[in-house]
Amino acid sequence: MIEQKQDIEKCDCNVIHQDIVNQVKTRMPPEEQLYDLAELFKVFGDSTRIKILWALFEAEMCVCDIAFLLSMTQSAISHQLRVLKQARLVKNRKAGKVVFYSLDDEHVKQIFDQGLIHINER
Amino acid sequence: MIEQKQDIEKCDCNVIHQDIVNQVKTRMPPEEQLYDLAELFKVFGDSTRIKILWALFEAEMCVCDIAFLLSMTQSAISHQLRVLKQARLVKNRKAGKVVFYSLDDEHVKQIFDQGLIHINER
DNA sequence: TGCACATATGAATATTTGTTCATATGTGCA
DNA sequence: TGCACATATGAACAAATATTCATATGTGCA
Repeated sequence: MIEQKQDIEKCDCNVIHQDIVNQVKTRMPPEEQLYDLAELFKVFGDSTRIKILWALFEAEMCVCDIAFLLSMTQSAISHQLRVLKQARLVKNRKAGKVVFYSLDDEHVKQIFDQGLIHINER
Repeated sequence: MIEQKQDIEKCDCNVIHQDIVNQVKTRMPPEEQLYDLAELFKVFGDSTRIKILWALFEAEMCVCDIAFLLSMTQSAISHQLRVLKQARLVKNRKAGKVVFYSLDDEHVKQIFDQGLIHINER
């Protein structure tokens, strides 16, 4: 068998437990999936967006309402709604001039609740 | 009753549905809690940290092992482990020169699984 | 048709943040 | 004691990102 000594560019230290590393490596999900997961949480990682989502737990709202509720600019809210929509977390419905936004995913609340459990521990 | 016209600095538009806004406002969790929630998700919002956490689902590992597994610098991993530790997501155990890191929260896996459900939909 | 209003969007700016590099700390061992 | 190795840390830099400002788009209504 050919020696498995890979030439690593980045890791500037010796591998201590090759067996564990190999075992873990086989169990890791594909790179792309972990990347997507990080991208999803990145969307949750902003308090403005968290507030918007939480508001939408309660009721469908238009951009203006959300801006007023959060004391923020209509433009800022609009930008963030775009991010949320791209992540398929909210959807919208047009009614004349007004655009109503609502949740597009039932898991969000569960994810938030799990997060709160962590925060409120201890 | 005194007119409830608040002078708003930020919201540069009219409130369309005052009643809904008021109702939602009463249901919103305290500002601080939503902020903390965003901070937690911010920690999850980086693929390096996601990978580290996922690796630790499988086994306790030392810094060097993780760096090798992810083909990254020991320093980069160490910095990220600090972030994870501050968020109380990992804990560590010293064994001589080596420092072993492991998960410090059982909810993380559930949060990740919920996230994957969202990603894999459609 | 033209005005008022709701929303979207692009550029610019300021802030945050991940990685690198250099180096410090701390432990085991010869 | 002194060297080798594992880890931590601080400063610097580059990249990502949230908000603002100006303006565009689109709809209803007088």
